[in-house]
Amino acid sequence: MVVTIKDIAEKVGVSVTTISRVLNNRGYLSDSLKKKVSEAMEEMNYQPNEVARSLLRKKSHIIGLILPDISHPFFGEVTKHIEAFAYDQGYKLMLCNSLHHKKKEKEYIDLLRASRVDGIIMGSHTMSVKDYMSINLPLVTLDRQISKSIPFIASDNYQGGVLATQLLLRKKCRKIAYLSGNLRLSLLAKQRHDAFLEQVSGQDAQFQFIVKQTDLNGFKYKEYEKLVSGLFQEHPDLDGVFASSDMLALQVLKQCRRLGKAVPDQVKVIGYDGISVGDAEDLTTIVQPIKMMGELAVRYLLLQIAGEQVPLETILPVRLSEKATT
Amino acid sequence: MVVTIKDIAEKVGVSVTTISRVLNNRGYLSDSLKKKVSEAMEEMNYQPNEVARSLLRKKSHIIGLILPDISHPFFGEVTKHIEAFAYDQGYKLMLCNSLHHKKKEKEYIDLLRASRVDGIIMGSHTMSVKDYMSINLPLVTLDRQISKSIPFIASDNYQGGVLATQLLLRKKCRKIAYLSGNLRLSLLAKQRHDAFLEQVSGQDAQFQFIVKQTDLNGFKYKEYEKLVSGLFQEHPDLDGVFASSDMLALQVLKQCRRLGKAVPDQVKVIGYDGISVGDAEDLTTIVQPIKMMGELAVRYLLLQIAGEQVPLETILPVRLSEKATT
DNA sequence: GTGAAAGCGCTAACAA
DNA sequence: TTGTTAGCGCTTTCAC
Repeated sequence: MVVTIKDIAEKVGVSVTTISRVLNNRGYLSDSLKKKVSEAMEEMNYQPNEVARSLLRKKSHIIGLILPDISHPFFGEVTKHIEAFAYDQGYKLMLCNSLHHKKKEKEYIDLLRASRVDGIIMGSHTMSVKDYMSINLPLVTLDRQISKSIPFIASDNYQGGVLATQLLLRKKCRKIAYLSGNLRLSLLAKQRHDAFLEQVSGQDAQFQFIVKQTDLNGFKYKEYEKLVSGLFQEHPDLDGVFASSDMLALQVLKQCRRLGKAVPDQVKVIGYDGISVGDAEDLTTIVQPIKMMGELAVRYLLLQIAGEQVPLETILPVRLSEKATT
Repeated sequence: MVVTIKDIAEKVGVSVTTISRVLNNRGYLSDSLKKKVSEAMEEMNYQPNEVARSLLRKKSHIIGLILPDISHPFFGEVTKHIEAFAYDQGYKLMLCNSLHHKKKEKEYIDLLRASRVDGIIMGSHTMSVKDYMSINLPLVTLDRQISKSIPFIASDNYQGGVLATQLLLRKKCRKIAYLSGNLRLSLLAKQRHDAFLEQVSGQDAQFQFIVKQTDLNGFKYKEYEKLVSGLFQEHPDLDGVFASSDMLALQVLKQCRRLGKAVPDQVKVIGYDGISVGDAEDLTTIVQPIKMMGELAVRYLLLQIAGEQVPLETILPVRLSEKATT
């Protein structure tokens, strides 16, 4: 069986209370006792049972992280920072992929509540606002806005849209496509779209633009591929593409290679996110401050757990990173 | 306060035992009672406290996953499958990034033991074999072999090395580089290297090959970049590159673009892993059965948790996926 | 300085 | 069918 505090107590010849005191370093303890207890713990390979502690303290030091899909590089990178920061603060991470399924997301929320996690970072959003309001647990949403009353962390999507579009215009693109996932899914991505529309609206009569979106929820790269190849079939004269994610932009580059279109000479491509795989292609993109987003999500969650107030809306700056594709 | 079984019991007017029975569907219970209890739970938004249950049952239904870095696409993808399969089996996932740090890995193992996870999937390996042996918890290693006595799941790295090298040879490459991360870090990646050496050893005197490896442990893409640019500087006449990961291969493609080397005409490039971002570049690669690796890791871990025997060595087949870079 | 006892929320004998 | 009781491993009064 696993070693408990009781075993240690017996071995050392004191009560469990004393052991607990040593464990938590509370009250007056003689150094010799401390040492004896530590040695016994070492010797018996004792690990305090966090489950019992959690039960008593009503605090698990676990935070739940609900994402659409950890295999998507953006979420992989943000998760890396969330994990690192949470770890520094003494918190563990329970990882949940909703895969964009409402049912799974709902079940995971129940699971997390049942597991008495201390709070949840939501990077997925498939349920109704009412459902989230009733979670009744410290909550932060990441790269999503669920409701004005739930703190959210995001980057400046509108500004990102402006920067990207302006770059293409500056580069004299005359027929630009805006590509995105499902706009209904994300209020924030919609801002990039809005920014795009606003920027292109002032152009002359010869200027053209196209907006294309996938209607599915997943990150199906095969679908991306279809979307992009369809785009070039319909509009072989495109000379600029603003893709609302780097992964989408990579598909655009791929199609360009296949069709023999020179990038950036014939077609200029800009992505969005600033993930490392984009960098591996010298992709021009709008860089989100991924690390800061992850850290702030954790920070604001822990503040809430501690009973503090946090800002309801946090918009972080983005920047243009111009590489080889424009 | 949070609702407990006792609150429900009082509300319905029965004992806590009865509520527990309804919860676990044990013993004989009248339908009317079941309904009354369910309604009360619904109404009070009750969630059974898994922490208390875990304490009693000595089973948390949590598995720990220790990885070097979740933001690396290979681990992101395998984690996605691990999560999905674990979820289907009623298990939650605690995510731990070691970042290749021995200290952090060690601390995480202690944390996981303290949290009473039911088992650990190890995708990281920085400690000594002895340390792992003393974990004393069901364990599976993924894409790593720590010891002959700890079950491990991997793909056929030797065969992958053979397939990749043979392809380059078949394509008449006359000067091939093998690029890899730190070989000392992974016995398995070393097999790809060995396979490479064996395949090229039978070539005629004019044939040349180079082996280059990064000596750091992290997945630093900047380092990859340096490695690759150095490679081409020293060996401008290279006509084939076998990169031991797709992420490395992407860096090779990038350098080729920068240097104006045509792929595959002047240089043929093959990667390793079969991650989606490679697919987004039409990269020729050796595809590891990532989904199956993740599933088997979970399956074998759960079998161990259930007290069953599992194979100590599981080698899954790889396949060549030839795309545009060869 | 140290220990006995109660209790966190739940389940599992054992009774009734 | 249902309830009483004990106890999972730990911490925390309250005594001594």
